[in-house]
Amino acid sequence: MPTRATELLRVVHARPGVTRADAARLIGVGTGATTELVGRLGQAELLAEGPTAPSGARGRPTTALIPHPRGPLIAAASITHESWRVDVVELGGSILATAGEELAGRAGDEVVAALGAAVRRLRHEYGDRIRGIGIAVPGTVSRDLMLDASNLGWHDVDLAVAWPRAEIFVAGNDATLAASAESRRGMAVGAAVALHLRIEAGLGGAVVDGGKVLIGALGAAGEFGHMPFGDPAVRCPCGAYGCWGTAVDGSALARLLGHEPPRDLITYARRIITSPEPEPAAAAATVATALGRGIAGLVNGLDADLVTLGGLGVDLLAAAPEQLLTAYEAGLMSFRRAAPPPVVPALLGDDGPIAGAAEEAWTALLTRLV
Amino acid sequence: MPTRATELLRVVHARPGVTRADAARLIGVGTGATTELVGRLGQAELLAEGPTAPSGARGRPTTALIPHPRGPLIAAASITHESWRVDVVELGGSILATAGEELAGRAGDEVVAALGAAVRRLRHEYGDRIRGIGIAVPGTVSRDLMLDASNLGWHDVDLAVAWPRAEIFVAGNDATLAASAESRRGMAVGAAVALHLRIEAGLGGAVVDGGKVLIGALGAAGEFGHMPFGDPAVRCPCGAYGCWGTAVDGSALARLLGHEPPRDLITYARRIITSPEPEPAAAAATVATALGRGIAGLVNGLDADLVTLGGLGVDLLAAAPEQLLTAYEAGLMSFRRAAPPPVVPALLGDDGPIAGAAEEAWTALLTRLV
DNA sequence: ACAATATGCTCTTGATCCGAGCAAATGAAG
DNA sequence: CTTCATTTGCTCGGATCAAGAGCATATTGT
Repeated sequence: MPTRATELLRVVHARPGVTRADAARLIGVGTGATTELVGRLGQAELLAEGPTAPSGARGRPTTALIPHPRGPLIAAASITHESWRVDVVELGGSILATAGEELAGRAGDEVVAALGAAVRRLRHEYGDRIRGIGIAVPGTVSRDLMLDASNLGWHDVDLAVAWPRAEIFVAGNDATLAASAESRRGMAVGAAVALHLRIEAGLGGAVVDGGKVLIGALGAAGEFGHMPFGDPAVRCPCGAYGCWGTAVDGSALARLLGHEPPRDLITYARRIITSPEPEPAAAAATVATALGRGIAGLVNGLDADLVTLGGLGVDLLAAAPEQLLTAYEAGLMSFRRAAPPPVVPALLGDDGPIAGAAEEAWTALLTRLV
Repeated sequence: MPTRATELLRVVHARPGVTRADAARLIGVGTGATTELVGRLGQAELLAEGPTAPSGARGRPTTALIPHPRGPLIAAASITHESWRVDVVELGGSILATAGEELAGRAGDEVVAALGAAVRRLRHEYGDRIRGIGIAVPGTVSRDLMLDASNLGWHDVDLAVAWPRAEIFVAGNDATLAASAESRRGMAVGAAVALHLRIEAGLGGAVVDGGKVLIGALGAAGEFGHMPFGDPAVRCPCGAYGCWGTAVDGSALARLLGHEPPRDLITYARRIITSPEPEPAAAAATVATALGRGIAGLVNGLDADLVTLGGLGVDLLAAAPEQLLTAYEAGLMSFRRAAPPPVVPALLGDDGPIAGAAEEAWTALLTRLV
């Protein structure tokens, strides 16, 4: 078991503003130990106590546990296909400051350098309070923090430049981190096994089991787009045939409509999916069916109890809910059909990846604060 | 963090006979704390010290930590499609006694009753040393310990009868438990993410992430046979279409060869797979290809670094290794092809499920022994 | 016999946490 | 306004656990 102090910090992070008495009950300590704990964490400038709204019940009023005004902070960053952003996040997930700009077609190294400059400015402003950084990227990150984002044409981009020798440096795929955020502050709070799927240029996702994101042996788990749920005759850029991704992303829509694959697959796909014309709508319906069928297969195999959709998945669900859900239920094992795990849009939307970066970095930091 | 005593017991369970000095280094305590720990656990009749083979190196010789001769035990049971068995297992995994017999076509309730009688006899012999039971079954187990094994025609069989009101009662699917055993005492020791696949009457398996088996929201994870990697025209008994299981189990062989589906699919399939005739061999090769392709999809999605095969998967790998591995590598994402995660037979073979039952029950027990 | 090396034991110190008893702050009832 | 019930917070004594220093023990090598 982690120490009580860490447990208390985790509770306050998960539920900022929790009352002191509630927190004590949640971690199962008496009032004596609570006094000692809160005092110690207050001395360490980690927690502070604030007023509570009157509860109306009898009894001595309690206080709310909130982040200390001089407490530690985390820098959370996100790079998408069109912009980058850095937030300064305190215990509990509130954002104190933010910076960012459009990519404007710049190379990966330049973007990371610009992001690093923003981090330096924020560190100058907040000093040593900023203890680490988490970064969400639209690609894969190796153990030594080299980024590959084939969609952006970036290869071997050194993320460490954003904050060299940071004590805490967490980087991950945007879909993976969005899944993490969704499981802690989104729709998947309380789900035993949550599956998050995110369609952007490709199809990615992650499984969260008991609050822990499955990261894979190489940090490359969640590449569900490369499971062979699709047409075995279609070759995927990854080299394999029949990849699910080729049946649900923008390239599938272009193929169905006889279009040339456009440069910006995401914008193109969103336009097609939301188009009122019958031909694009039919293509979107076909793709929604392929998505539903694959989701069912994943739910069968992984026994998820909730599926959240991000990116274009949200648009597909909105545009062709019937086709998607019919294919989904038809693909479930019969014993699951009585109560199919819900398939819903992710609550955090486009903020999922950066929120997940903040969560993972905070999780890493919380194990070090005593 | 668990208490040091629990950590020490876990180390000794994972590596029985580990030297006292090595164990201390593994859990990171000094010699002083070790003296106190080993003394306390010896007093509690959990650990004993034995002689070590001379190391040849200088220095004061150390002792080996072994299970106490009057220490706690676990009953581990397994029900297969043809027999049942109970073992008495001590800390570290050694088997002290065993009992079992053929099913001989008996009903589920009778089999569980016979198993329960064997457990009672063993408890009479070993007394309160036997602290709990783990059972591996060829089917699904609900939270209230009701077993469904459609292959045996068993439904709503009450497993609790095997040991009513046992303090520790762990039951699970044979493939899931075999995966657990394989990750702790088999080929998958040290694997970050191990995928175990087991073909018997159907195709099941499990993922072990960092030593923890993914159990799913309903305890039904690992039903990879119902992911739609197969022919979308083939209907699965589960109600969906294109299930992978229908492309790799005995029914696939029967369909390819134009046979009536036989009653005992496992024996039938093993005969076909090992047949020297060209027609059965071609069918086996087709099935091996479908197996390899699906494994690649799972490795892509889950980022496993090792795949172990059990049941008929071992026979398929032996009969058509080239077809299986070619399809496997062709289905991998290109960046994985430089070093494809190995696909190997499980080390524990048919003992995997019962060994896994012992492991899971011991894991549950270790958290209670202080 | 003596040095070098590795390991085990004792004792002190400190951190953490629990629980009993008492104090404080509120709402409800008169 | 007073008193009681209720809930929460604080102080203090005691128990448990673990780290580390210093010394003791058991072996190999010279």
